[in-house]
Amino acid sequence: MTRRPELHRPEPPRSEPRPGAPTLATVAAEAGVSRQTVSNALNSPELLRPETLERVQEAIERLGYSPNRAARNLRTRASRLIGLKVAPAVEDSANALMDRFLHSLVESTRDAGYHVLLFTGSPTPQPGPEVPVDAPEHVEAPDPLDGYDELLRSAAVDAFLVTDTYLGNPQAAWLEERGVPFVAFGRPWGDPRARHPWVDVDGRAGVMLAVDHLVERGHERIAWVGWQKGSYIGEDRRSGWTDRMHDHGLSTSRLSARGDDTLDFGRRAAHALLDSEQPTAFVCASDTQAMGVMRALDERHLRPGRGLSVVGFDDSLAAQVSTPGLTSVRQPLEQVAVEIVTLLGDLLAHRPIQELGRTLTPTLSVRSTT
Amino acid sequence: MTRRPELHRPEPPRSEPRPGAPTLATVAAEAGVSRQTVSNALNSPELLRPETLERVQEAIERLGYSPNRAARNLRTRASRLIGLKVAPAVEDSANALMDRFLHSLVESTRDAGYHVLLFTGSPTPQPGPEVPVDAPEHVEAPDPLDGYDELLRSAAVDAFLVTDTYLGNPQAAWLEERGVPFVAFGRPWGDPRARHPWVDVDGRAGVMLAVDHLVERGHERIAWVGWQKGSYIGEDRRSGWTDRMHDHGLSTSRLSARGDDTLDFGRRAAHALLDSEQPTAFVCASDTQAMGVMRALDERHLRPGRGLSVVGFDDSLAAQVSTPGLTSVRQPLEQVAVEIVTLLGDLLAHRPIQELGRTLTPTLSVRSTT
DNA sequence: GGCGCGGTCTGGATCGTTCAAATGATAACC
DNA sequence: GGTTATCATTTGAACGATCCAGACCGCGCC
Repeated sequence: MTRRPELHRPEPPRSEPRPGAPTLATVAAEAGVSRQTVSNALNSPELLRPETLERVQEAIERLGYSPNRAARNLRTRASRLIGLKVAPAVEDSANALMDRFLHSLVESTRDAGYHVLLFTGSPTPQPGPEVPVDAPEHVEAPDPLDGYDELLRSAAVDAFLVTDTYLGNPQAAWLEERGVPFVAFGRPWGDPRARHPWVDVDGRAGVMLAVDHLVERGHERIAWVGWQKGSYIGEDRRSGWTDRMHDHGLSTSRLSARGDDTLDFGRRAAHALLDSEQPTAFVCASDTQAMGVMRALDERHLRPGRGLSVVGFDDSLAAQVSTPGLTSVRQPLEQVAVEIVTLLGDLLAHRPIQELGRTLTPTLSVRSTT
Repeated sequence: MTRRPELHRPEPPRSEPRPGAPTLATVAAEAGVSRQTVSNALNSPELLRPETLERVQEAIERLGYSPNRAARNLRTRASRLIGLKVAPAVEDSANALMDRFLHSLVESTRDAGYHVLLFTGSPTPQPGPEVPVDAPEHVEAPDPLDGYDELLRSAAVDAFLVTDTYLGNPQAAWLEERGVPFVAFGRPWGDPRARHPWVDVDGRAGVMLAVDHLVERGHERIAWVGWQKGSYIGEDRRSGWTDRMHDHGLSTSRLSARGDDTLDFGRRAAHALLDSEQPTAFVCASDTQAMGVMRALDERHLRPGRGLSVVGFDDSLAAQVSTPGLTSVRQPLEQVAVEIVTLLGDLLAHRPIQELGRTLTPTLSVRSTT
């Protein structure tokens, strides 16, 4: 706009290295200030005189400058990356939470100036020439902590998001022990001493919603199809069923089935329950099991709906598109992501965290099966 | 196990800066060599004398050293990160490819010494103090290229993986124009001049599999339920139907319906086709539409199976767990991921790429609906 | 006039790694 | 024996950002 054609480099004074992305020094020269001033313009603009700031910003825009991440990371000892371990995709299950959660998470992290780095366990051969170092320990059972250590020591990420905290998560304790910053999606179930931040969804309350919904529709013999004992999450969800049933003065006796989180178990459990106890409704610990119940009903030529109801858990895509549509407990994953990123921000800025854990309440997506 | 208690650092020789992760220099001192030698031990071990190498490796292990990523990135001008833009999760559709693909991708990249960085479009406020710079251009329509530029200029990623190449993908052309290294999942449909590497799945062949399968079971009136004209992918898949039908000497006349990729369109299309043309089988461009067809059948109290068949596309979890199980065309996503990473590797190593595009053949997951 | 002061801005050092070139040691050759 | 080649290792200088200490400026006050 306003001309300042003083230095238009009619010829390169020193042979510039190809197109070479602009650096702080380039911008500084262009704006006629020092490197540090450009740096301040980006990181602490309130330190600059307005007119200087404008001049620098113009130069930045003109050159299309973005600060080099590696250099910044090196100097500040922060990568602005959050590590997330992706678990193997499970087939033949409805459990596709990841999609929905991931997008929310990436959005939330972006707003906080972070990015998500995905990694996975199993042998991580050092990048570099393939020297098959005969490392016997790599042959052992898959270590749930695998991958975390390396990323942390190399300062590749600032913090982790730990999602698979079921089963008394060993890695939470391990990470905490090492002072690794991380937030867990899932309560530190078995560990009252845990001092790390976490976000979780109140599965118990979700199941209670389901029970209330069914009672409203006149059901009294409401069965539970859930996971084996030993799963904290499973027991938590189940407690929503038992407690709420009792609240309503209903019996839970002989109405509970526990087994694997598979379609087939749901199917067999439904058959068994129908044979012996004639329940009129099923509440399940997962959509996968619920789909199994649906299959059993189908095999008996029974139609889920008002008279015979099924409720799942997770509001998976399968629940949404199957026929009939499956009523299901929906986790507020978008909100979970926001909370997690908030906690991560506090953690990394060393801000004090008031409440270590936050529990969010799910909702019920009502469809044709109830 | 074997004891090596020689240096138990009884007191810090020089005031060490807190725990302070070990650096090259630390390891060098420990092993009694120079920094560069340690670096070589990691990156070009063949340069070292075996005994020196072993000594250095021991020191590395003893100190638990991992090279600092930021420093390495800065020096080598490479981040060993692949950028992947995540699209908004779509609800009420069966399209949950991402889960399965993502895991394979992360595994493949790990084996190649890379990681996946997720990002998303929309306003990316500069990380740093919240100065609400009134940037009017941020208010405009969502730019599909948004995010790429910034990550590239800041050298945050080495290359991109572009997945949403349907609809004549503008960003592929844009990235190519700027010389950005990237690989596309999806052919450069409308652009014969495209010179970037890509991997794709032969949807046409997949649909042909479906048609063959149905013809084998005695079907002759096989209908198509697909997407609107204008979608390259949609037309490609549809061509598998028309061509294969004709190969079998079957008519396609009036047996085709096109519309949105929604459950409801599939449902309405099925009703309309059943009213007028009495098809005995449906081949669909997606599982979402197929689930719609299933719903229509259910509404007419028709049962999919041998006599009346439905085939979907994507082999989503919904197809797997719904009742009855939906026969569906399955994309070899694991293989896609491997090919993509191979291409990315070649690209980044500036190795010549023989064939720019690779097309993989899907399979058919047969279930109860056929 | 000298001093202190807060607000701006600058120059040098630094983060931890790899690159390029130099060094020392050892063997090979005529 | 001296020159050359080869190997193993070291040394110094980058990469591009931020941190730190200090310089400069104009101003008000004693």
